[in-house]
Amino acid sequence: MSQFDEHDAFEAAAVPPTIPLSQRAVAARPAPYMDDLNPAQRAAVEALDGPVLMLAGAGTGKTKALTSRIVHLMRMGRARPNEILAVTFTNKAAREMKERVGRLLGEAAEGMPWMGTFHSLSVKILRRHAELAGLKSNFTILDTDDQIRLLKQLIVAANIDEKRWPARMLAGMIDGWKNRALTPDRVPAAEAGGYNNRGTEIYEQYQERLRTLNAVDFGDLLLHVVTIFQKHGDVLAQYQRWLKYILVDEYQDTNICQYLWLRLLAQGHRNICCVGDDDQSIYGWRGAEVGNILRFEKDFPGAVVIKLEQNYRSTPHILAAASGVIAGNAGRLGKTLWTEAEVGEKVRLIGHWDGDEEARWTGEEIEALQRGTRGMRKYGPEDMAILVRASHQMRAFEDRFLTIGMPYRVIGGPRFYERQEIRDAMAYFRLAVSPEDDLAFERVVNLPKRGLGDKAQADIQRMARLSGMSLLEGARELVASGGIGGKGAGQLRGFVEGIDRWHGLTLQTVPVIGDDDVIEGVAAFGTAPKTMDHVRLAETILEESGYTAMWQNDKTPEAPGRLENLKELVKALEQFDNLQGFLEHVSLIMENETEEALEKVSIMTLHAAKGLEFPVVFLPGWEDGLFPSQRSMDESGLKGLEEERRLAYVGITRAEEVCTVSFASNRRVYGQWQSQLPSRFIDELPPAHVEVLTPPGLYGGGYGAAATFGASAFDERVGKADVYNSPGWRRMQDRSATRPVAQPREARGVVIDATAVSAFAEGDRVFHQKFGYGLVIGIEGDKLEVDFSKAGVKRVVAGFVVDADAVDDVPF
DNA sequence: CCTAGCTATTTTTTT
DNA sequence: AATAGCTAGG
Repeated sequence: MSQFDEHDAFEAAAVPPTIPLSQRAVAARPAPYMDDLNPAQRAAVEALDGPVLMLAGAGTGKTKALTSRIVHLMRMGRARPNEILAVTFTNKAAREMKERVGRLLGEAAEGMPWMGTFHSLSVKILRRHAELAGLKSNFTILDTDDQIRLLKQLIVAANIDEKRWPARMLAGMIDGWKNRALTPDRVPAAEAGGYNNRGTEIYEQYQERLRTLNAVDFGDLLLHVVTIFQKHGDVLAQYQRWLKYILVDEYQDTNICQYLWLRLLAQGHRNICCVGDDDQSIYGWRGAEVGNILRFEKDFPGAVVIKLEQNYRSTPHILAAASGVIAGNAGRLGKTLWTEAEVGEKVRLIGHWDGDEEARWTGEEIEALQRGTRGMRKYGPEDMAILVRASHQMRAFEDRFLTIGMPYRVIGGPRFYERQEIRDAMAYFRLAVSPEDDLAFERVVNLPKRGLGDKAQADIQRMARLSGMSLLEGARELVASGGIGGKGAGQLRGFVEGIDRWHGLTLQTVPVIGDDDVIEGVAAFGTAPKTMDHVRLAETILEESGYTAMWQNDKTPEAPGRLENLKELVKALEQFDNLQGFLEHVSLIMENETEEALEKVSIMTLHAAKGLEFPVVFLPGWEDGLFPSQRSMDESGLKGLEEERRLAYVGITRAEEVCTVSFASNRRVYGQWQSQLPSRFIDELPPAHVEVLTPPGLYGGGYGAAATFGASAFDERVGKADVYNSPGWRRMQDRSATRPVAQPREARGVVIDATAVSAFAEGDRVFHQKFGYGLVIGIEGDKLEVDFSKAGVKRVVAGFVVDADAVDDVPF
């Protein structure tokens, strides 16, 4: 239908397409980028028109198919680079796509302005039509900190107990609403409870406040665009005309708002290709809707579904184990991964006494794999990764790796731009660029301490509100009118003058010029430079404000690191033309440059591991309550459990050659020791593809320690008769029986007898696995106070200690 | 206004 | 166990 008219119209208007429309059939001779595609990938690349769903299982080469498709679109003359919309979730994915398209084209993928993340593309659109959302096009993008501070103010102003109804929580709710494209007037009444039934009211006030601040939060970026598209058909039509082909990566992670965003744009040409894997949807907790991908064929009638099922990553055992686990989920689109790879190792399963023991064993196993003493090839540290469910699990591994000197890197964790000192510095920059940025003003008026406490700040607020000015103007007024006394007055005057001066300098900064010395020279004469490059300006701001000095005078151990980070921040500025450009960039790029992978074992969460692969993968902590996470199951029931199961699937499919699942019988949870049960996902691992390893230190009886599994806790949580009837447990026993003592090759350590709780008295000489020999100097319940000869006085659980005399009987 | 000490809290994470 | 955020006292 009209779809084809549009094409013809384009062909006529286009800058000469590489291949004229009339010769398309002839042109279908093999193109180099098609050569190494398998039939399914090729089908996905060639199905150019209409809606296409590319169901791409883990490791099936979806990025290759996606990038080849983009190149194919251009080579076939279907679209110019600027007529293709390619959306990803992360900047990293966008960058990779750009690179790979460029490589296939044999030139830089310049001129693909519509390749980016949902958020960066939305900013681009929103800047252009800001007035339709009641904003100016230079709106600022708030970070989470600002968002929460703003909400806190509103909650307090509404006379709501901020403790019972924390701002954080409301921020989460508002985020959730925005993910579902719900403006305040559309929030269902059923969800409007809480906050004394004023949740939506405050949401509305918040939106109002954002508008007056000329600011948006992350959720707004998308929601405003969707609202504009819905209300202004002409604007939408323009983009629909423009963007002939739409490609979406990780479609299973889209939320409702993103879905609407895409659907509105796709209604024009109806050429939308979504790539995803329903089995890898692991972001439901932040609004992603698996339903979007499950519903695709309904949403886009006539859709072609292409499954990519040949896996190029993992061995058959690993794939079979992953398939076995994911089969437990209902309502899947269903894929069967297959591979031509060698059979390889089975998935290895091992239980440990506790988390520390698990970390200890893992460390030794990594060393063994490095040496190649496991009957496999040798692996470097960079080939191996530990994937945990929750970040607190990382610590045990870090501790252990530090003591054995195993190099590691942690992926994820606090991001550079989220650090306090970086945000503070950014607030100063924001203030210099736009002095009316009240949130930035609030953040740093009293940082470093300027003697401007709650009272002074309240006065500034009142003054500003009185005459409808920004806080800076309010402060200026307050100083002028003498409304502020003593020491604070001079400080505030200085602060205001500083901002004025810096702002003046931003207006006349010059681009960085190659020869730094010229500027240095100017500064050295003691006369304030008339012009200044923005890097120098940033330094000046941090100096003059006293912010740098604040950290220099700080004696806490983290102060030097913070100064280091500030230096890095200033250095990062060099790559931008001005402060404005930098601020824009930072608000959208919240990611960390991850440390070099060289010669290091990677530690990260399962979420962070999506999209990555490693020859050797360790999956520790497979215990009910930890993984699957209790909280996830409590909050989202079966849906939550299924998402956890997909997480398990993601974890296993990260492994190329060796995958090791482990669990511990005891684990410290919030400082309390708890008995743990093997994860139900362990029961779901198909036995034929699993090999059970026996941990060193637990001889013969194997899992004797499991006698201490809390049967009652088990009853409560899972509702089964007792521990020994747990299928996972029974199977463990069976398997250990058929395969006794699998790997004591490098057995080390001590048989730990957990029943020996009361077996100690003050004055006993004991041995501890980690701390060595010591003398019992106190007993409190099941805990002992022990003076270790090497480690000093420690409190340890009695079960972790053996009579020193018994140690000699234990083989090392 | 500042800081020491207390209490409540504790997943996963991108933009 | 560790930490963040808050209250009370200086």
